[in-house]
Amino acid sequence: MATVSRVVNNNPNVKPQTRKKVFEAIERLGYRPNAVARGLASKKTTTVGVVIPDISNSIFAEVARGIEDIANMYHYNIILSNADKKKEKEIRVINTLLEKQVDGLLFMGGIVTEDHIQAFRTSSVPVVLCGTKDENNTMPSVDIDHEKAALDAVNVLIASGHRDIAMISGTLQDPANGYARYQGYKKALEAAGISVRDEYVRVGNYRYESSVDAVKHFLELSPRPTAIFSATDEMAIGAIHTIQDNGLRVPQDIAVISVDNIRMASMVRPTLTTVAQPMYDIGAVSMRLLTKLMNKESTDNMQVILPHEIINRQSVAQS
Amino acid sequence: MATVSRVVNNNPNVKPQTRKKVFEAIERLGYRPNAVARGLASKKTTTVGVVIPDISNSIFAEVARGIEDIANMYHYNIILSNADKKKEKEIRVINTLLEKQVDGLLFMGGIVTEDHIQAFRTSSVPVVLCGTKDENNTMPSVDIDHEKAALDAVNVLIASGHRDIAMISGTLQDPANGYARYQGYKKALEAAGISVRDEYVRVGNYRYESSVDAVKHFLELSPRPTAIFSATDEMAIGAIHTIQDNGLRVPQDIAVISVDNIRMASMVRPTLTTVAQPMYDIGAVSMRLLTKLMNKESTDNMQVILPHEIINRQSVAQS
DNA sequence: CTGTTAGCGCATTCAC
DNA sequence: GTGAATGCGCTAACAG
Repeated sequence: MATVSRVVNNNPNVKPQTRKKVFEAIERLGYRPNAVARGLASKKTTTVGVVIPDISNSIFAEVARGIEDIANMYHYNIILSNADKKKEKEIRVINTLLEKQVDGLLFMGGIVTEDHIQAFRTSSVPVVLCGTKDENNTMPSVDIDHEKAALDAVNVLIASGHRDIAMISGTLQDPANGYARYQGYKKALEAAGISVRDEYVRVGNYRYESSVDAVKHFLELSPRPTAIFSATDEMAIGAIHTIQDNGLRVPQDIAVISVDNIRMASMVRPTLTTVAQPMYDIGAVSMRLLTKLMNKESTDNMQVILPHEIINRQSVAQS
Repeated sequence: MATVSRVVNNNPNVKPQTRKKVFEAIERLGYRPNAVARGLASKKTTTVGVVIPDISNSIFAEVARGIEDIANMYHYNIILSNADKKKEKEIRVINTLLEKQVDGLLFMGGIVTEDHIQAFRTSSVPVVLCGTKDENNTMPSVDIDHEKAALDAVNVLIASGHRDIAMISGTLQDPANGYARYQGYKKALEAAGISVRDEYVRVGNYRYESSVDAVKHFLELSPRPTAIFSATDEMAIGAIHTIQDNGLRVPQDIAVISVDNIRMASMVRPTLTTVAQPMYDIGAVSMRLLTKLMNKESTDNMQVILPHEIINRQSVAQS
């Protein structure tokens, strides 16, 4: 019994002969170890919980793939739960995952409140925030610098001569995608001595459809913006099409830039100039960080900021 | 101890007073039931395993969302594992999931071989195939009729006057997306008295990039096809752009139709005419079927075929 | 190196 | 209705 356990767990204290005999018996009897019993006895489930806003959103799906690949590499499985950025559902999901005795938790979502942190604390397993972070930076997290990414994007526009630059923002309640990217936009303009005009900013919901109204609004303005910075690629693509559907050209009449670099960005015409967010890496690195935490390995850097990168394509004219 | 168990499990044989007292104690002590111990004792984990080719592929991600929503509704959690359509990895993943004592298994993948079925049989938990099926239809499954979907798509082309119809196929080794859709193409042509020409068929790998070469090949043919049927939307979008990049127009010079209806289909210009495959429903229905199987409820129909639907957009001229 | 023992935290008998 | 006892299948000391 114990010897079998040793063999199955690769414990070196077994004579090669007996090891072989055990393997044969396992084969012959079709024995399959019961991971639940093992989990109960060892207090390790080799399973991590992943709270995700929406797996059908390609951005999160890409992150999830990074998570799963690294999890798999370290022999963890992941329990995936959609929470739609609803705080109540997020808390509920966290508790369920904790009941299932996951060895660690990966949280991607919008806002990380005190209540979230409270829920995390009721358990002793490590938690890593993935593509987001908490206000006071008290928790381990992996993300990009959204503000800087937005600032860089707008600077691309400024560098190619634009001064009438509009923005399609995400909700300003969201500290990462929403507020931080808006701040980046503002700071870029201010640094260039361009005043920020309220009518040049419209709030969307990150999705394609939501940029249609924003662009229609911009087209009626005078002076009409010569460039649009969109907080997400999806809204940027919606913007490009709306501009085209109104008889104007991208980038000749209006340039468009955004942040994300989803697959679709290289599939539209014109292809979309954007600031790439390393989605896969955000997932992979946060899972890797979680494995370290679960192993109680020391880690120097608990708040990882991954680099972003400007991808020059066709929706902004090269200067 | 036993009473607490009854309360937590909603067993009616508890006096309301004691129930209340137990709940208070739970609250006060911050007691959290251990689902692993419960799983060991009850032989139920309220967890189902999901084998998926690639969660970062939007088609599968959409199916996964359907699965998770219904799973959540029935208080199941899902363990998600990518297997990249690699048979060896699929089998390995199935076994890991079974070790974790999942109550059921959802399998989406390419080919379901005897070895897969063998792996399923080593456990007694129910399995549902999701977006695929086995050759002999011996296993519960939920899918669309890929051949009919392809046939309907090609008939749209024929109905609008096309006779020189090329196809960008997926790999013919894949019985569902690949072979079945190719069969549909052939049958549609044959039914219309159009002969199938080998040089009108090119095999891609389902992805955007792979259709570029195919289209270039078609453009050099004489007679040049006036329409292209693509096995997937992604390849169709690649086709549209390649056609446009070569100075031709869609649909005026070459019409394009495909099967899937991914989000992107309505985001390209021209928007893509395609046969919609109900991704979300495939996931939802297969999860629902699995819950029935796990509860040993009787189910009339073990091989569900969901309807597909032609979505007329702009990449085929309306006749 | 290998076998024996005692839990892990629950659900599930079975008595009361 | 409620409490006490047993075991789910395994790991982790502990002897030998």
